[in-house]
Amino acid sequence: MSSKNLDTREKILIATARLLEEQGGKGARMADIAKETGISRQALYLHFKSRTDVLIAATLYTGDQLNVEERLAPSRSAKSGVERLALYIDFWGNFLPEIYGVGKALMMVQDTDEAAAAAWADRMEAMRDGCRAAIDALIADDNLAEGWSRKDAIDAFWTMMLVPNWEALTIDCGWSKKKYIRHIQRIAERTFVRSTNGSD
Amino acid sequence: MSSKNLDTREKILIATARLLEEQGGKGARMADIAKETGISRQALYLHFKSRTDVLIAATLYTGDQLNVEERLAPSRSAKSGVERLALYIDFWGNFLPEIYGVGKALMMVQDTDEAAAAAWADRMEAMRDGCRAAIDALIADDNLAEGWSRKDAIDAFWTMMLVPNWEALTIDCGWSKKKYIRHIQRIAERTFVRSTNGSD
DNA sequence: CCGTTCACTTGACACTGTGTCAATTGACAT
DNA sequence: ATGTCAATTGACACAGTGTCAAGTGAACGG
Repeated sequence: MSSKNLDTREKILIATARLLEEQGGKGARMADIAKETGISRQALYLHFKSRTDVLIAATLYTGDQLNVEERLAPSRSAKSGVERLALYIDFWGNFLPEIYGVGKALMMVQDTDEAAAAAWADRMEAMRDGCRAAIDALIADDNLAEGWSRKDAIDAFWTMMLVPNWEALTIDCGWSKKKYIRHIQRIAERTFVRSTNGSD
Repeated sequence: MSSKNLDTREKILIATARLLEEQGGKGARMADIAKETGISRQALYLHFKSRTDVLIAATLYTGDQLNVEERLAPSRSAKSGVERLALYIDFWGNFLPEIYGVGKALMMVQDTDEAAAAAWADRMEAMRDGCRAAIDALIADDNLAEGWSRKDAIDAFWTMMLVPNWEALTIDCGWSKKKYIRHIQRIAERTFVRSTNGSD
C-alpha cells in the first residue's frame, strides 16, 4: 500500500544526509533538500511535519544504517575495564564522523527547536550508556582512579566524548581520526584508571 | 562631541549583555535589545551595522569590564608548571561563567555569520595563549608527560577548556563552579604532568 | 531668535526562510 | 469512469533582519 510512499520518504532522508554530509551540517534548507531529492518543496511536508522532523528522521536513519550493535560488540566483550574503555573510545571515534553531518545540523537548531534538542539529547544519552558501562567495568575491576565517584567519572567521560571536542581536535586542530582516538584513549586512561605506572 | 553618542552605544551593550545573561544566549532579537535599551529598533542601526556587530561588541565590552589582566596575574606568577596549569584552570573556571551569556549568543550565530565566527575564534585564540603558556611552563620544568608533543598537548588542553565542556558539566551534569574547577584541574594534571605518583 | 545639526523616532518596505492552503494533474486500481 | 493518492503549482501568512525616507525635538552658534 505504501511502498512508493516509503520510497520517497527514504529518498528524502538519503538526500538530506548526503547534503548535510557535504556541507558539514550547514545550509540544508527545505528548498535544498527538495531539490536534492528531486521533488517540490511542498512535497516534503507530505512526509514530514517540519524541517526539524526531517533532521531527526535523517539522524535516526543514518544511525540505523551503521549497525551500531555489531560495531559495539568488541567493546562489550572486552576482558577488562581498561580494555573496555579503550575499545569504546575506538568505537566512538570511528562512529562519530559518520553521523557528524546530520548530528551537527540537529545541534544547530537545538537552541530554537525543543524537539531537536530532545532528539539530540536522546542520542547523547545513548552514548552515555556506553560511558557508564566502561566506568562500571573499571569499578568492577576495582580499577577506577582514586577520587572519582561513579557518577562524576561517568559525567567526565561522557563530556570528553561529546561532539564539540571531536570538532575542535579534528577540524580546528587538524588531528586525524586515528590520532584523535589514540590521544583520547590516553587521556581517559590516565584520568580514570588507577595509576597505570608506565606499564604499556 | 559624542558623549551622548557613546552613552547610548554603551547602554545598548549593557542592555544586550543583561538580556543575554538572563536568557542564556537565547532570543535577544534586535527588537528585544532595543526595548531593553529604551530606544527604537531602528536606532540600533545608527550604532551597529548588524545584530552580529552588537553581539561582538557586547562580548568585547563584557570582557573589558572584567579586568582580565589582573585576574590572570596569579597564574602568571606561578612558581612551577604544575601550579600554573592549576591556576590557569582556576582563572578560566571563574571567568567563563561571566562571559557565558554573550559568548553563547555569539556561538549560536557562528554557523550563519562569518564575522561572528571570526570574533569568537579570536576569543578562543586568546584563551589558547594561556593554554600554551601553561604547557610551556610544564615543558620548562621538564614535567610534561611522556608521549605529548608541545602542539598536541596545547591542542588537547585548549579543547578541554572550551565552552561546551563547561556547559555539559555544569548545566547538563549539574556540577558547581568549584567542582568543575577541581575536576578539570585533576584531569589536566593527570593528563599532562609527568607521573604525579599519588603525591598531593 | 533663527537655522543648522544630530540623535532619535515612526512607519513602510524588501528579503529570506518556514510552514499552510487550495486547486490541479496524472497514474493506478477496481 | 471513477475514486484515490502522491505530487505539483502558486499564493500567502509569519517572523526576523536590515534599509529607506520623512519628521521631531533639543542643543548650539551666529
